[in-house]
Amino acid sequence: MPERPAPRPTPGRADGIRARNRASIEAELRAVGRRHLAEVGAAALSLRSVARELGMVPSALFRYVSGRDELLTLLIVDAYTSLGEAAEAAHAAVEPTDLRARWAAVAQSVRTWALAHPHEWSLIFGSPVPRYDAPADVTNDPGTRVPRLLMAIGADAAARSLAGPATFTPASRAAELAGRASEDLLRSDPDLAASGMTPVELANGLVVWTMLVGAVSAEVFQQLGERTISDAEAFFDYQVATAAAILFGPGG
Amino acid sequence: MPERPAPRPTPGRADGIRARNRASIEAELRAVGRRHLAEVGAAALSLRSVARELGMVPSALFRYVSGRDELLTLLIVDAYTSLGEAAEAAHAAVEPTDLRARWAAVAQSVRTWALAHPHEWSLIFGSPVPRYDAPADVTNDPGTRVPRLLMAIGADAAARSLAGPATFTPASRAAELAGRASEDLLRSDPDLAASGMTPVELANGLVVWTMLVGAVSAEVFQQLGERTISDAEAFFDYQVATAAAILFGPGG
DNA sequence: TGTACATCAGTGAACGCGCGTTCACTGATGTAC
DNA sequence: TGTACATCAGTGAACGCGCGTTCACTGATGTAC
Repeated sequence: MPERPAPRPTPGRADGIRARNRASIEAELRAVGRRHLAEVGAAALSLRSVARELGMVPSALFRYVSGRDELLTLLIVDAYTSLGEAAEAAHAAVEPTDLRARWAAVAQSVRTWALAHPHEWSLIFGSPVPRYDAPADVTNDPGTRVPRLLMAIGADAAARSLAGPATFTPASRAAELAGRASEDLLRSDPDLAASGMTPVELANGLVVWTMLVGAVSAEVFQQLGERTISDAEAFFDYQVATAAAILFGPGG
Repeated sequence: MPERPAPRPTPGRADGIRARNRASIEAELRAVGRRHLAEVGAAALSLRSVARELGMVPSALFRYVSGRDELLTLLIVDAYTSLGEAAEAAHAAVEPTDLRARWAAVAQSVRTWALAHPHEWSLIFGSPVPRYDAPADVTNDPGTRVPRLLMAIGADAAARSLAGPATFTPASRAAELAGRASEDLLRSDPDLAASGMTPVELANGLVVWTMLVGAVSAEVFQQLGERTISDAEAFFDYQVATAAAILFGPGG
């Protein structure tokens, strides 16, 4: 039997010319992939064009990546990570006791990141890429950094009794819906269960997260039409403040 | 100079075998396009595969459509129209004086339609299709049917003084942000200007529309992960009630 | 320090694929007289 | 009613394209002794 060449060797040492080259080419591969993604979008991203820009023959990429899908996965993880880092940095730069400021910082940083990286935003929050399934095990962790930030804010609010109630009445109905919605989440995430958040507070957190993604997507994808919103930033601020009222109550 | 065959003739009479055939094939073309869209998604929709299913040679489609882009436009308009009709029907089936019920009916019908037609939803509210620009003049009118419905509800609420105030304080800040955001909208849409809605009421309507699209997209695109929400319907109801509180105030 | 061998990066040619679009054509349908 | 001509629907072959992936290969880098 002929020996098939192992396409993706485990790099032996971490030093040496090869290891250094490999690391730098892997970095370049991600960078070029990211740039192409930004130019043509995920559906049109091709191994061949990336290889061209790297000055390589297409087949050479198979040394670094098992195929097109793995490149996409790489870029998705990078995008989530980059977004998560931006949000975490913004969040950390704000006085921890000021819950509203923490929420606003996260929201603003998400919008800013998305406007700066529209194709990466649409890769992770747009319609699914045709013929591609993101492997959940790789994607879940970096993909939940921002929502976990929101949940941390919510848990702090709950601990300090600053979380708002459901915004609608009767409270019994709100509690029942929130309970049904958040059952799984409480069961599967022990940290959340230990945080002392009520189902309503949890549901409010999820609502706000959905609002944030929806608001940013509406702007990035231009769903409202070109001439509907005169001042996109003001409208976003309005949405952020509305969401803050859901989380913490109306007080300014 | 050789006579180029005119690819897309103006049909002379509305009767006759030809006209009937043309109409029925045009209908079949849309139907097959819709089905393929639902199966493979917009980016992978191809003239050739549609032609195959129609039992025609690919070039024959150019009698009916000037190219792939026009087929996409056709399907986009169809999707908006179908969604708009569903929402309008649900809206019309509800007691007109019950503003909350009208809002809930519209929201529910949008969600139901989207879950039944995920690829059409993602065609009109997902990330833009690569290498395709929807012609705004054709798309705008059917694309605003649902938001216009919401605005009509908002206008009725304003007329009957049932619209809620901004959900956050101070009111001056809310008014200022809302004013900056809705300037263009009021200027460009005389009906809205005549409706007597305040900028805050208008902004609340836009917020709710964005929330609705965001909530439905989150569910259709599975952005929250598989195991986060135990009862998607309950969570949607929770969001609908939260949005109703934004539009009309908390009262149940 | 030198030599023989193993590992690895990248090449170049080729595979089969589906795509949108063009063009000259045939035969059926419609129309003018 | 019949005939000559114009219009139109659909065919079939071909164009050039870019894609992902495979495979046997060359030459450089690393390793064991």
